[in-house]
Amino acid sequence: MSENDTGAAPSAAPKHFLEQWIEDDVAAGRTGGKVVTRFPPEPNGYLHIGHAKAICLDFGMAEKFGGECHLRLDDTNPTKESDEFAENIKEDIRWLGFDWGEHFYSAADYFDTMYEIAERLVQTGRAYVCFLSQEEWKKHRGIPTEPGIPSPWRDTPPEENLARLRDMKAGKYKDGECCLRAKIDMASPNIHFRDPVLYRINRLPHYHLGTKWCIYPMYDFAHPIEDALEGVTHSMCTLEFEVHRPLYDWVVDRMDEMGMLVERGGVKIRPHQREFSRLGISYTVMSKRKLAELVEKGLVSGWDDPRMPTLCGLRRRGYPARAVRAFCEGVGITKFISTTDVGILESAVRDELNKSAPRRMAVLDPVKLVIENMAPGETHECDAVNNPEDPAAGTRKVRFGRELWVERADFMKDPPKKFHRLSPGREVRLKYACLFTCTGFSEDENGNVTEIRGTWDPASLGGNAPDGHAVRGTIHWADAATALALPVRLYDRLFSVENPDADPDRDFKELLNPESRKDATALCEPALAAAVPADGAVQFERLGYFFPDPIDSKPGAPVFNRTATLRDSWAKIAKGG
RNA sequence: UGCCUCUUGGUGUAACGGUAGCACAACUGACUCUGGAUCAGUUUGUCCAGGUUCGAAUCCUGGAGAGGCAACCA
Repeated sequence: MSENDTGAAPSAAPKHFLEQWIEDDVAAGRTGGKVVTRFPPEPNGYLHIGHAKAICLDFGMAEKFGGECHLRLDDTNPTKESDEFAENIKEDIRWLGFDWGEHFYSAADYFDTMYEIAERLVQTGRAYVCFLSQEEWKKHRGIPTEPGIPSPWRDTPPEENLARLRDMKAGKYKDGECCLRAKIDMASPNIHFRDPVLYRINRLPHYHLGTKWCIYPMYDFAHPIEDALEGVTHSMCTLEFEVHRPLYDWVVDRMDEMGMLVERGGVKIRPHQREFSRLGISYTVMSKRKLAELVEKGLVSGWDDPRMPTLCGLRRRGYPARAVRAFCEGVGITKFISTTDVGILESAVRDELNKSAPRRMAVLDPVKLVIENMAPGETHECDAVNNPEDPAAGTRKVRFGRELWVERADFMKDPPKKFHRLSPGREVRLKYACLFTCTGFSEDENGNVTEIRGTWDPASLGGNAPDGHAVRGTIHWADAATALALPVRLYDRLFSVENPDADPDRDFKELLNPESRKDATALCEPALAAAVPADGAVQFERLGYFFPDPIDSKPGAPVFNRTATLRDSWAKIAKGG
């Protein structure tokens, strides 16, 4: 799926600092002829749009430099990992349009090697088994401003450590009774150098390896080993791992000493880590914990609720994968902490859907319109354009008769001058059908309009004014005799404030937008019965983009999710006065 | 009162010592059988103070502000 098919010179696009970094390494011959990146999710949750940014970066850089990107499940902690998460992760990445080819790996693939490295570190006096409790260790470790105190187990002879490590592996100790620590520097200003844990005991079964192991490597130990073993050249992650980098390099150094770095093209491949800023988007939250809380408390319908920033949620909402990718390209890669306006995402979605979505007519808040100079039972057909942005999409026939449904908001009893829609004495165009002049209306005792009356100009069938005079307003409609009532879900932003994380003392759940989902029934032109998820979102003319819900739709009976509204400049005029 | 990182319009970013540009948003106008789309145009910015330089968003010094690090999570 090439993005550079426009003929534009690739060198013209500005390079972000990571692309520059890779380019320099390639030029210096450090990659052995192949750039290798990796996307390493832990299968303990669903991917969200923040992950999409990383996926686009990891796969995108590999593609740009003609290399490969490995999908590697970082399953080093059996506590919350499962195949369900693993499968969803794969599906989401494929949906985005990326392909890892043969390069699917799992941290668990390397457990034997990792253990072997651990034993060698013990044998060379670079690691020891520590029996300090977590509370005791917390005191020993110290705080960033003060050096730590060495563990009493720090100088245990290697042979004893080796025996204890083997006992750990053999299950002779209880969970948490001891751990394997690297012996580095208890006085380092970098906490991660103060004898970090390499292995801990955990008897929960691993989702793939079952009870084969009762000890599991920590991320800081496992990640550089995985990268090195796979010949990864460029390991990109988010900013919070920046302080872990010296430890990453320490592990790679040890592997180098052990002669374990892979060679490619006569070059020893040393993986390097660099960090970039994670994606933040306004009016939503991105933390796995908070998203999980929304799901668990039933505040959304699930991980794939169309209001969720998860990839499965966006997909169910009707966001095209291309739009998500275009958005990720657009936000760029930097080290600044930032929050991207959700409007930019929505803009990417509209931009994509405007080009691709077929147009249909549906009325969300209906009021009856009667064409008084048309006989009951009289019907006409008109040609409707399927997509003005794509002539190849052709036209379709739409039927109409004496009674139609039109949008309540398209009528005003006493309108301001700039209102170009229905009101007594005014003429509008009924899209694709004819010109219509409003002559009167009825209302109930509360002043709610119940019926709009008027006359049509039969000579304008097809929408053209016979004398060529200009008609300012065009409104959409549905034929009352044939309209289909279909359920729609009107989605809006999940939170009512820009930054739900802003105040740590305020429960973010109180900031949910109570209007983020409104259910309604749309009166639709009959063609809409055939809408299916595989065809993507359709545009309800003048209203927005709507996508058949993949779960709740039945054949011939779609349930529509509103993906995005159309820009509405009348709303701005009306609001501004 | 430790270490590391960052600071460019409202928001996200570009400019690698040489005209501060782009996208989104906003605002004008044109066009339009979607008050959509499209097209043209406008408004808004280098955190502060010094220094180096013919010339600084960029280099140096100091300050201010923001974020990260003290899980046997990743």
